[in-house]
Amino acid sequence: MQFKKVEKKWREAWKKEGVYRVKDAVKGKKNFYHMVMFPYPSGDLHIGHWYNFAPADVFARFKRMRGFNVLSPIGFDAFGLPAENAAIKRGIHPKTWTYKNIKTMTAQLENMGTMYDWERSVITADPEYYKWTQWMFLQLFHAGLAYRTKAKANWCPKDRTVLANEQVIDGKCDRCGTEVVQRDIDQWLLKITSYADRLLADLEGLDWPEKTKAMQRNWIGKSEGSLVAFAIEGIDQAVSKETLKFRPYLIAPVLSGEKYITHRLESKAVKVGDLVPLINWASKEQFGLARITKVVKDVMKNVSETQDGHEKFKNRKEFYATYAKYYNKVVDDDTAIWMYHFELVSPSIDVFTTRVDTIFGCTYVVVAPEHKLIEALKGQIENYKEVSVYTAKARKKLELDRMMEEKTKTGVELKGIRAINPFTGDAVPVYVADYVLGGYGTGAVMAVPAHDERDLAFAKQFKLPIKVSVAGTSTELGECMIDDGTLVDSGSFTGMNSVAARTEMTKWLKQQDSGSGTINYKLRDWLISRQRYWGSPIPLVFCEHCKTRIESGDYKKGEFTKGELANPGWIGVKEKALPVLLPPVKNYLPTEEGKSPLAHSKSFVNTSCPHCASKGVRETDTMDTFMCSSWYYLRYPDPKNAKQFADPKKLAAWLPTDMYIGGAEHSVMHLLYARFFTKVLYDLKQVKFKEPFMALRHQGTILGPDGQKMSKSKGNVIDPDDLVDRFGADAVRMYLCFMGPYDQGGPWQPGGMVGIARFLQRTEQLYDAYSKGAHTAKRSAKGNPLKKILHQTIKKVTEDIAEFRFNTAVSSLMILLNAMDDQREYIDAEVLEQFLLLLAPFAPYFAEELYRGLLGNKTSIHIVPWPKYAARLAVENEFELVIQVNGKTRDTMRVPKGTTQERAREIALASPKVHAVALGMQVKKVIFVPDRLINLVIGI
RNA sequence: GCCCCCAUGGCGAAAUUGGUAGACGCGCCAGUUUUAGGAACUGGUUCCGCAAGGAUUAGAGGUUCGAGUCCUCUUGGGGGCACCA
Repeated sequence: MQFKKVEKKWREAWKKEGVYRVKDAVKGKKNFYHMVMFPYPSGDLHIGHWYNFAPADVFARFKRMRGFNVLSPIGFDAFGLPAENAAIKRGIHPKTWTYKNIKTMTAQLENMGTMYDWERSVITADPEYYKWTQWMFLQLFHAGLAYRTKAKANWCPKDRTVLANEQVIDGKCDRCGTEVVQRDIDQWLLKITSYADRLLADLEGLDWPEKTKAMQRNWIGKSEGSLVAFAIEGIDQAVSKETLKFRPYLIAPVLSGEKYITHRLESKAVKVGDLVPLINWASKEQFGLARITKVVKDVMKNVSETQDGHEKFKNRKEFYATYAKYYNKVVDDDTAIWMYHFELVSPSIDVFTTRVDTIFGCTYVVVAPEHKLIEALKGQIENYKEVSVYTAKARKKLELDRMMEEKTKTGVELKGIRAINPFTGDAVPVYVADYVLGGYGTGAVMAVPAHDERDLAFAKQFKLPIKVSVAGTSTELGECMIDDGTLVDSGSFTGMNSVAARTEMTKWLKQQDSGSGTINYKLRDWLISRQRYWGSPIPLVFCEHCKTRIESGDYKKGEFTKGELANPGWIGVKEKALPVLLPPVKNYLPTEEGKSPLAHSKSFVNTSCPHCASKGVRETDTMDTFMCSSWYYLRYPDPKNAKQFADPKKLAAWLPTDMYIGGAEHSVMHLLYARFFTKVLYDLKQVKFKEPFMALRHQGTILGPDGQKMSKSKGNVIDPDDLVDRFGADAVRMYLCFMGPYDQGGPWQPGGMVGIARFLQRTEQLYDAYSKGAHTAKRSAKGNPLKKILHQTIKKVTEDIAEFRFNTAVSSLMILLNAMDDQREYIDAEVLEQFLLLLAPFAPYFAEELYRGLLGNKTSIHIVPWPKYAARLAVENEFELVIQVNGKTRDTMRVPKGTTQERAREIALASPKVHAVALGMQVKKVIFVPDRLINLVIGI
């Protein structure tokens, strides 16, 4: 067969006939939304793309033939670093490079024989698309889910530029080899952490690989424990203890990650004893600070909380009165919403622990180098200089270095500061050490060297005492006993087991007002700022005038959105003004201050405030490309809509997606972000479903023939175009299906393709011969023996494709072909047509050529319904009875189905092979599995 | 270090889910055919053995009438997380 010609012929015919055009509704058909993860336009389609798309297309075609109205779209994840690098290297616009690649890959995807509806394609770099990415960002921003904070970025001091993680190789800049440093830059983050619980809980109902779910769970990293406040010794206990019955503190709001609060605190130079405003009820939620809850309850008995974290007041007057009493300022409705007050009495070190049962063994406390307490207690720390040298060094450290030094623990004691264990009343030393992570829990831990390996390593190095508080298998000093056990030497809790002790001790803490039960997550907020050119601009404008008004409280209710109030001065671009277009620039490198290349464009930066029209400057960072891919599945149903991201009716017709196929490398980030987006949109009533991808399947990774990951430098890359030239697109599709289990991947077998090529060739010869009238169907007395195997094959292929077992589906097609070849005289029109139908999803061009070209059908095979198998015909009426003696197979015999145990026994005993081993023995027991086997248990 | 997964001929793999291990394909061997072939076709192909037969699913043990499949340990490979308190 002339592949090239045949493929071209049908591709054009399909296009002309609109065979793959998808309507939003077809009478009598259910919609099925089948998606593959869209590719990054890197240049050429590689074999990995084929492995993703070809079997996925087989599944989509199968579903379509099964009577579903299938939407199987494709697009391009077109923003990203490679385009920018190419642009910098060759001096062309990233857009030129990207769109050229898209053109090439589109042609390749079409050649593949896929049934994508190209009229629904999306490209994330199109302004018509990123307009809605920006719109999505604004939804999050206005809902108060975005905030700005200093976050670390990789900085190359020589190139004076921000580097993406993938541009940092072994801690060095990939361009010049200079050591990369961490630099704090103001960046935007999204509060994905406030969705941690729902992201975790909703995994339950999804038809996803267990492994992927486990990875998401692990990433979210929920752990239950207790929050314990260690009061700091030697800090003046302020008078106000009676005034307000709580011990509030500075640390909580500062830690909350609320830029606004940080700002307030800094500008007001808060001292111990000061009143400190806490901006947002969510901070309490986020950190589970039981005592803040209590405070707020005490001070504002009139405040009730709504489910989503917004507040309402039952009785405003009372609230204002309470407020005025403590803050000496009259407030109105708008300000009141925001202002809760805390009196700073005595700061404490709050630690998070999952093992509060070991607290009697706590011999010191450690805080992370980033911990705000160090700065706050500057005056009290005797060796502050030494400490600041250490923290500065630790903060500069790259993640990589932290890993390398794994075993050796470093740290410095905070001299002059001691923390009081609320259970024992003992004061223990406080250290700063980088083995405690600033971003997890409270950034401080109670160290129990007897029951925690890391604490033990540190204690040994710094010669700190080790105190056993839980008895278990190994309780020797110097050995670590991390298991649960019975508490010893633990005051009134002695004798309890760990599990009970944790509950009781947490209860006690709550009574004492120095702790509570709490839940922590490893998940961190999502940093979306990129100091890069080729991405969607963040649609915000900074306005000094609005900032002043918000901070002074001089604005009307409803004038600013929740997000604008939380980020004073940052104003969202109005929907009408979207998209904020990427400006043309000459230099694609970030600026010396670490701003994105967009900052080079004065006409872009300088603008007017969307709110008050006074002078404003635009945010110049662009968005993480994960933002673009977090919602693209919502766009395919309505890709050209200029008024909405999609018509709600069209969304309802297709979403959520029924099947999503892509690489396991996206198990965490992309899938988690997309789920987060969906949940936010659900809360904002933009969509009616809570999960975007109901079913998920991964394809495996194809390695080079040498078993190594394919890469140009290793020279082990398999070019699909070469294979297509030699064997045709159908053979490549089919071989990829046949290779092995879809989710497994593995090394490429050169030469493996030949088998499929032969199969197709033999099929063609057979059909060719038939069309020339070489065979006439005849019937034997028993009927047509091919019918049975045909119907068995229909059953098998149907079940296999549904379960993504493409390899066994192909093998059963081969078996059928072999049977047809062996019994040519029984081939009839039914066998010929149905075999082709089964083949059609795998080899769309080939099947069409035989169906239309050779068998003379007028319409496409791809609109013919999938064959149904007749159970009656697929059933065998005989089976091979396995005759075992003592569990060992000795003989087999073909017998009719339904053979009774008695009859089977007779047959077995009549077998000479059974006689040979059973001579002189007695049958003690008979195991009989109907229609399968008989096992004689014999002995003397 | 922790968590998860995997291990079957020379190779990719299959196995009705506890019931004939090795389907299907590659490769290899023999033969047929061809001007030639790195083409096509036919037959064979887990290992040992001329055979009868025996052994065999990384290794060792266990449960069972019966284990590739379930349990325990060991070894080897892959993936994820990485000081998560």
